[in-house]
Amino acid sequence: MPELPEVETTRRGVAPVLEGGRIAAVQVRERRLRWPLPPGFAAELEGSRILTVGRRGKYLLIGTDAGTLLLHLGMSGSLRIVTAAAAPGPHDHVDVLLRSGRCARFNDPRRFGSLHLVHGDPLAHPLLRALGPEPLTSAFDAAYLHARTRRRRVAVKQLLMNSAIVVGVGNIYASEALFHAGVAPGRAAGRLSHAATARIVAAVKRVLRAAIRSGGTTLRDYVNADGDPGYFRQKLYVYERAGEPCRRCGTPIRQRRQGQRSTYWCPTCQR
DNA sequence: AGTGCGGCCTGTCCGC
DNA sequence: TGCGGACAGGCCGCAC
Repeated sequence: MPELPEVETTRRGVAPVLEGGRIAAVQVRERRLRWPLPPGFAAELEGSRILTVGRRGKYLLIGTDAGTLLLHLGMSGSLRIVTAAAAPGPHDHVDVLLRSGRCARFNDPRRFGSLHLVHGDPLAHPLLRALGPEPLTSAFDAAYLHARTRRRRVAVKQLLMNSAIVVGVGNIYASEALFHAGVAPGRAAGRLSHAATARIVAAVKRVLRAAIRSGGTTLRDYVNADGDPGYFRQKLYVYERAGEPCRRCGTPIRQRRQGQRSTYWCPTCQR
């Protein structure tokens, strides 16, 4: 996905348009998302007022007086603000049309994204209930990460991508954060020193904040609410740089498969 | 309980 | 030019 910086960038872009708006209609062109949209999904939302646009991990939480719309962008999704009259293109699966004439348009080529309408406390929903802390809060600190890594044999990079440990960190930012922390991605989580976990926590926060400032990373599909790409790709140190010189020491960046995902690291800067 | 893997989709790229 | 296979930002659900 869209990892946390891309979702947060989207949230910031759509919130000023959606908050306070009244939903005139919801148009569903493709129900077969990660979880099929149930019949009546659109009708339940029509006529309701949007109150808030929040985020939990990589989920957008669009709070309305008819319930909370949970939106996940999956691997390839985006949520754009367009005018209601704008002609839909390929993979424009769902439109939320406002009485103002604006429209929030969900596009997702791979359809790994999802939408749920949740009644009651959205944080109690099964998809959100077991999520770990937000990385940009004080709940994610060295003591926490060190405690959660004990007796874990899994590689630290896979642990960082586990949303029960910390939310919002995907394949790009896990690799980038470990570079900045100076920790090799294959290190067993349970053997990390307290100092190493402290460096990892600081690096995760730093990388995510910097990526948000750049509007996220666009590899191919991701665009923000205005349809613009993110610019953090230029600031990546290791991701998708296999064979290219490390920007710090010049050693060629290495790549390998780890848990069926590509991992990138500098064998000199990361131990 | 922790770990590893299959599967969900479309699109692109690479080698033959 | 066509075709098969690998791969791509995620993550649930299952077997062990």
